[in-house]
Amino acid sequence: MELQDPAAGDAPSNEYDARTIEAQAQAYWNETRCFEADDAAAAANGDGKFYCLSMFMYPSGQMHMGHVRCYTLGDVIARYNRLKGKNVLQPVGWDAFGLPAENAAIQRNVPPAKWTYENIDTMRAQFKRLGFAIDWSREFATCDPGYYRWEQWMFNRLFRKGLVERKTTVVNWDPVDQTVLANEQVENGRGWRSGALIERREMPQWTLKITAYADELLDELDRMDGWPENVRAMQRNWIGRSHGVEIRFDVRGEGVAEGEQLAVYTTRPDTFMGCTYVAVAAEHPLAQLASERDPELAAFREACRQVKAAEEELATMEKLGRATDLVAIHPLTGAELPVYVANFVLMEYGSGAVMAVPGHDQRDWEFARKYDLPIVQVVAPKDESDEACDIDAAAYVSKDGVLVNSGPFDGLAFEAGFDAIAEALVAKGAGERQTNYRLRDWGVSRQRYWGCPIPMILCPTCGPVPVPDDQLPVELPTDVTFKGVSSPLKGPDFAEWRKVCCPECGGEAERETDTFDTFMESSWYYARYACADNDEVMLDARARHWCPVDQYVGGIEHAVLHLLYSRFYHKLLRDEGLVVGDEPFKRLLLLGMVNKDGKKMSKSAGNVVTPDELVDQFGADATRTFMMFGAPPDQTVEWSSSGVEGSVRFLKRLHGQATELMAGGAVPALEAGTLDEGLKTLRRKAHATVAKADDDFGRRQAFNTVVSAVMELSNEIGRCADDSPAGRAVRHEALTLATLVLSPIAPHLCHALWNLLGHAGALVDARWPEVDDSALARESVQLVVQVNGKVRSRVEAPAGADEDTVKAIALAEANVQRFMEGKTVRKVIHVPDRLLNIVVGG
RNA sequence: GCCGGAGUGGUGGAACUGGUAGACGCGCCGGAUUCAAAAUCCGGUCCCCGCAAGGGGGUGUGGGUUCGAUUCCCACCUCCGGCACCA
Repeated sequence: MELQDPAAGDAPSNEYDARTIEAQAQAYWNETRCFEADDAAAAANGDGKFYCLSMFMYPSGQMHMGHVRCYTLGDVIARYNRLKGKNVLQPVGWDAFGLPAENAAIQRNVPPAKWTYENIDTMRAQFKRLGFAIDWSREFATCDPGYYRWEQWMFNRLFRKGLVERKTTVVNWDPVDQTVLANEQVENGRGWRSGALIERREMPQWTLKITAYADELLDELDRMDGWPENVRAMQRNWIGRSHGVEIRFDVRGEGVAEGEQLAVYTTRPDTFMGCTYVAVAAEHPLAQLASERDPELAAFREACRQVKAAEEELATMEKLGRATDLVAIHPLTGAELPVYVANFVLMEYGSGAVMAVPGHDQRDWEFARKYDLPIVQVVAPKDESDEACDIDAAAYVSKDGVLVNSGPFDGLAFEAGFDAIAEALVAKGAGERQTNYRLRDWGVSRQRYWGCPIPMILCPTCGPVPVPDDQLPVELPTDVTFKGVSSPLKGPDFAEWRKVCCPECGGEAERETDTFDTFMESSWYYARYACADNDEVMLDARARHWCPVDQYVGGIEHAVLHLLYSRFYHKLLRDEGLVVGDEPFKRLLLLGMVNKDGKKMSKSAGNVVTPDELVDQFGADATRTFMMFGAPPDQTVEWSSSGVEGSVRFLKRLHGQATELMAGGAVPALEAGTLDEGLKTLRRKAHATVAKADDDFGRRQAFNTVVSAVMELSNEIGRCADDSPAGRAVRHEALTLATLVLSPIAPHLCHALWNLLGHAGALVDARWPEVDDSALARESVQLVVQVNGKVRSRVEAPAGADEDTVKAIALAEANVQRFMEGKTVRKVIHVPDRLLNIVVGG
């Protein structure tokens, strides 16, 4: 199916011609700049503002259907809110730093900056064809120095506040992309971009103390009712707060200093009396100490260190350990417990050591079996009938039992046991209650070129020193040539660039050559749109007026990455007084994928449909309409070309109905009081459609049912053949309402229909229609009559009729009588205007 | 293993607060129009019995609550997504 090309054929001028209609509407929007948001109004009336944002795009060079879906959803919400009289801001920009630009540079010898800006131009052109209501005056790319300078400025403030640290830690190293990745960027042990198996390496890197905000980030989630539950659950999971006890053991053995202690973290202090050994990580200082006199242990530690395996493999790897000649003293019993070095203990979590209770932890149990360590049962099922507990077969991990073999703690249940043992440890000075998190500080150093330079100077005498604010931005040199995968900034061409004087001591120092993780840019871009033109400050009062984003739209893949970092960064900005409010995104809509032939659209699957070809073939409105109609926003939508053709047919029919009506000349005024039943029905449908669509757009965000509601209305209009003045007036009203309701979804056609129907001004300046309640009212309604819950008849009754009236009508029905024959009425349930259920028995 | 979500015609989905299951679209079948086709328009389309009126069954499975359950509760199955050596 092809739209007719007006240049190629002699299409009648009153046919629906998407190409012309869309070009005209877009020209109008561009010329009037009607989507440029009003800062002054946002400042004057905070309640009237509506900030609608779709996650910005990476300029890969090609827009894909995911972008179309995301931006169409955002645009529908933005346009609906404009109709509702809100002062709407909907900007776009480009998430422009990142690896693909470097890969292009390496493979094709194009400088990353040039590649990026050219891609932005290509994509902007594709993007504009879809007719989004965007304020283009605020557009920026994150690789603009005018943008990233503020990121550098903020970083330095955070450094001075102590929220930035340079730490040498075990990091995720991507051997293909030659860079460190954050935990959030490792998927199944592989780099999220390269797919390469991640190695563990020790490296100095810059980190942001997101853990300092862990509690706030977690607790706030409970109050964020504009966010989908699954995303909140994922973030809770990711932060992973647990409550437990830190227990300190005295340690004895050769070379152990007097008073030296070994700390472990446990969430099961209730089982502490069953602890039969302790295990430390290979990197733990005690492991180091013991290995100095034990070559085999030293070899074991070395083997652990050499493991470059992915975390996924670590989880399934054989649990190995080695005994040391050290002992730990159980603080409550005084027992001497052996200290093991074990490959499964993580130095990064807790204190890098664990107490082992093989009776009640499966991993400890397996380890104890393997190395022939004692297994003691300290928890027993509450009563015999409970689930079997055979400590010789497996650990008993249930928290439902009671303590046994635990001296003074015998008989206590989980919580009481937890508290009693925690208190006993505190009283002895051998422990404290502690909260732990799975969340780690955010490592932001990347060893790549195409990113925001980290504004730091490494001085051999003063250590790391921030580049003074008046020397910002540290501009990323763009005239570069790549020699291999490594950043040119680290190569000989930039030896001079790297050499600087230390701002503190004046001595010779080196610039940091790492760049920021690109999630740094995307963590605050939403706020910058409010004042993108300000080159004096990072954020001005306008950011306080426009933020938070009222509606954020994007992909589920960012559920923990971008959406957690932004929440964190927003709190950092808040604490600097740059924004107000605790959260950046009030309401969040995460969309499902776009599939074709049951598979995700991708180059490798060979099923890619490009937005350009769709707009050429079907028009922007039909593309947008099908995108909204195919499935609810959060579900996967199956792209179907016959489905889009259905949308074309629908738009064509609506256009035809309006054209035909207006061809009949001037439409008389509507006299609502004097309509016959048929016209009343059409009017009722029209106003019911407005009411339903209002709820669907605003509260439910069910845009698929908005489309079907307007389709139903159009079908109803088609059924009305009344060409009398009253008939034409009612159809005119119905078409006007259909146009308004559909306009957020198919804005070009509706722009044209608005004027075609004779309305003055432009549709973008129109307001959402008022529902005429009298149009919804009806004299009689159809009710369902059930006998014993089964539908036996449908009857007509006056609207609002009481039970007796409806009952009288229902009992007159032959089929109702048939099923009541010889039985007594036990009960009658009457749902006014809907249903009557007669319950009979006997 | 833990957490979150979903199972409805040939198909995408609708049924929002427990009240006519299958709206709307796609596909398919039949008809009109056409020399013919495309496009368009009209009618039909959950399954079974019946000429019909009507009846019976039906929302992953099994139970429960209720006058009434796709909707609420319990158990289970399947699928999707996330997390997972986290002590």
